[in-house]
Amino acid sequence: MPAYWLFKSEPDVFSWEMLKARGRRGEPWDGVRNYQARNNMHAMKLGELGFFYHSNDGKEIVGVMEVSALAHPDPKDDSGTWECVDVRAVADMPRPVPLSTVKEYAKLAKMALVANSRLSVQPVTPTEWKEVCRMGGLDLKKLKG
DNA sequence: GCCAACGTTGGC
DNA sequence: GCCAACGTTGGC
Repeated sequence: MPAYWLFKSEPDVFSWEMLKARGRRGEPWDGVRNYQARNNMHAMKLGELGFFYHSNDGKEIVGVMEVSALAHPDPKDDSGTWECVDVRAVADMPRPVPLSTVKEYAKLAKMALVANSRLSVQPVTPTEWKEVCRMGGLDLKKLKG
């Protein structure tokens, strides 16, 4: 069963628009220096989907991306401790889903985005995935096709 | 800009 | 191995 994920980034540093500009080449999700986040990336499989969340500025889920390369050593890390996956943009959220909306919605109260807000790469349950896509007006069938 | 939450570090 | 001190994240 495929897993779902959520990646956070400050748009000032690396935005959804910047990822989209990379097209199918994608981009390494490097710079993560947290063990839990690293372990999450290590568990990702090719083609698994994740939300792109803009932290600080925007504070909303703006798009869906996919894992385009399995975890590999972080090119910006010399210690050999950290790794990253590559990701590429798949689809815009037709209506970006703000954190405030996620918080108001009981079904999503347990999302790591709310419950563990500092974790930068998070797992998302299938139920959460479906609900956020629905709220964002994203057609899941279109996504698969 | 403030501060709560959390992770890491280092002295003991 | 405990825990105080410190640094960082990220919402507000």
